[in-house]
Amino acid sequence: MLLIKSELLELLRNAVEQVVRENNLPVEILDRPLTLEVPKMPEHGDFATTFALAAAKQARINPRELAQKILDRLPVGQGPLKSAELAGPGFINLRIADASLAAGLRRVLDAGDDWGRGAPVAGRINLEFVSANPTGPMHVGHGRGAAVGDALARILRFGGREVFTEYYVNDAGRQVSHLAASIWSRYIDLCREQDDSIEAVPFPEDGYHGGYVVDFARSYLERFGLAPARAGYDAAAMKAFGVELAMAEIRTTLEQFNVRFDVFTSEATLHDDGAVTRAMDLLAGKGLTYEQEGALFFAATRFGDEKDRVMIRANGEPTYFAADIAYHLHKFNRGFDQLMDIWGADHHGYISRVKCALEAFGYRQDQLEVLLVQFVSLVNQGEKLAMGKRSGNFVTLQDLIDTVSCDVTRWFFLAKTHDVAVDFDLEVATSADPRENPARYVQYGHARACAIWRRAAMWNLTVADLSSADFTRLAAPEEQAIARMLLSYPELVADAAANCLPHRVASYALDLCRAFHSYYTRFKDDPILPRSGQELADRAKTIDRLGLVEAYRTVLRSCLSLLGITAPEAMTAPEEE
RNA sequence: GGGCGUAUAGCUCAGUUGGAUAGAGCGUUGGCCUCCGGAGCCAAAGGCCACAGGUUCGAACCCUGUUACGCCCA
Repeated sequence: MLLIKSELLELLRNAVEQVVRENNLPVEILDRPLTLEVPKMPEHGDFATTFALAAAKQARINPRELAQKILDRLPVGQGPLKSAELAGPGFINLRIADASLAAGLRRVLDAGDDWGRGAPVAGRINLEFVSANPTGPMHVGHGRGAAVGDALARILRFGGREVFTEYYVNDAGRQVSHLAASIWSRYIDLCREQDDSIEAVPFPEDGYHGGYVVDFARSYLERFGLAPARAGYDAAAMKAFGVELAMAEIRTTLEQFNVRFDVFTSEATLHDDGAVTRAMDLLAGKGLTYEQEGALFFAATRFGDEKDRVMIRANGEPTYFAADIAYHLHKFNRGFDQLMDIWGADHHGYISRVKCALEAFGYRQDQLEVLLVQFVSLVNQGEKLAMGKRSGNFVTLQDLIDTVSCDVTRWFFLAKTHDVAVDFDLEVATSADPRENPARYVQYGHARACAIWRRAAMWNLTVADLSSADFTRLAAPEEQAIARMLLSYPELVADAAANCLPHRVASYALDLCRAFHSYYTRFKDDPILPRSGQELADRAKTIDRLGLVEAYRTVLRSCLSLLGITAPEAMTAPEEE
């Protein structure tokens, strides 16, 4: 469609230029953007332009008259343009030639899995997401960030951009200290079951109450025995142990969630390498820091932030903020032109201070783009499940994957805009029935296309036979509608990538499946393949239609792959009531 | 009190960057299987696009207020 669209735009531009010249219209009209859109209603053609409406005032001609002049200069009936007509207050509706549609389908088949892939775009993007604290299992909110980030990385790459994905491990701050102290207390409890001469350690006030902490303590006991309990608390060693176990669990879950990172960066390493100190020195060298009441501040207000920000507390402890800006500087130093972060919506207040710091370092604020992902609540039988991490009462991402499956979980996180809060309905998600569960419906769309191919083998038809397809026999409106959707796929990908909106791909996939299922069912009296045992009535037509099925299957598979969801060749039947 | 986000059918949500008569799914009602797995499809009903102004040929979309909800900061 991209090619056809640009051809049409070229014809339009020529026509407009002629009209301007012949009627002595202001040349500024040529500076106006000339765009084509797809009308909502098929009667309005394949494409429409509102150029005449927009330019009428400048031209001092009423819109319909201007549109008519442009129409008169369009080469209707030649090349890709089948027809053009004036409509409403000044729309120009265009219809593309059947031959263009046919040529488009041929291009889809030739391109295969590369259909929709964008041309390489210069610049390296660093995409950081999840970055859940290594203090326990990931919860469902992290899962949404993981799904959105991973899908976005896939979409950006497919759209032609170079993307590097990164997980920032907060292994240096207070939170891991609290985790370590919590494990220690639980560990001592376990030791005292064997040796009650060991002195009890009270559970820390800010400790983590989750059951996994006891599991961690048990692992510690198994690995080191009672010796550490008698030697006394070694905070550094316990922190390292806790982070190791937590991250091992997180990595396993991410793997099962089909989420891949190019690198995990440790906050502690940034401190140890001196990167944090260097970043603060850099700001100090520019005169952008000052001391007050024993704390070191960054003068963020000079760059538009609402207040200055503490980098080192009065007790000498650096803040998360200090490490965060050092980390973002570190990313630029590694050669990235554009940084993208995906954060939970509760961190929005953090955006401006980080951007201000980057500007202080000499970068533009828009070189960091932050996507905020809204919250997820789980709903079961109409009731919301309460969650709180400290209380230990929360559903983990791992639980969700285990009960709902990776595919369905990803679908539910990706089918909605990232900036809208989502109610995750467990009843719908656990259903294997495509009629109830949209994720399964889309997967079934792919399985059905595969089923058609399996059946085609009965007439010795294979994908190889598609070389003779010329698509001239796809006359039904339903077939042409599907073809047009398939041809617009590259634009959809470009749009989703440019606007960082993975859910566009999900919406598109759902629409495409609906169009196909509808076509399939409506044509049961004139099926793609005849009944078992019967001869092919019209081999060429069957091959054209199989070509459409194959193009559909290719695009749908591509969508699912961008979403990180498997494209099954067959479904397991849901149990009938 | 300040900031960010959201508000569209009974429910859950789309809406291609400002276009023509507002779009799906679920639910409701009524239909369609000697089928290519009906694991699907068709049709009907259902709307003051939160409210009030503004911008212009034209607004669910942009601007200014107001209200409600969620979340951050104080």
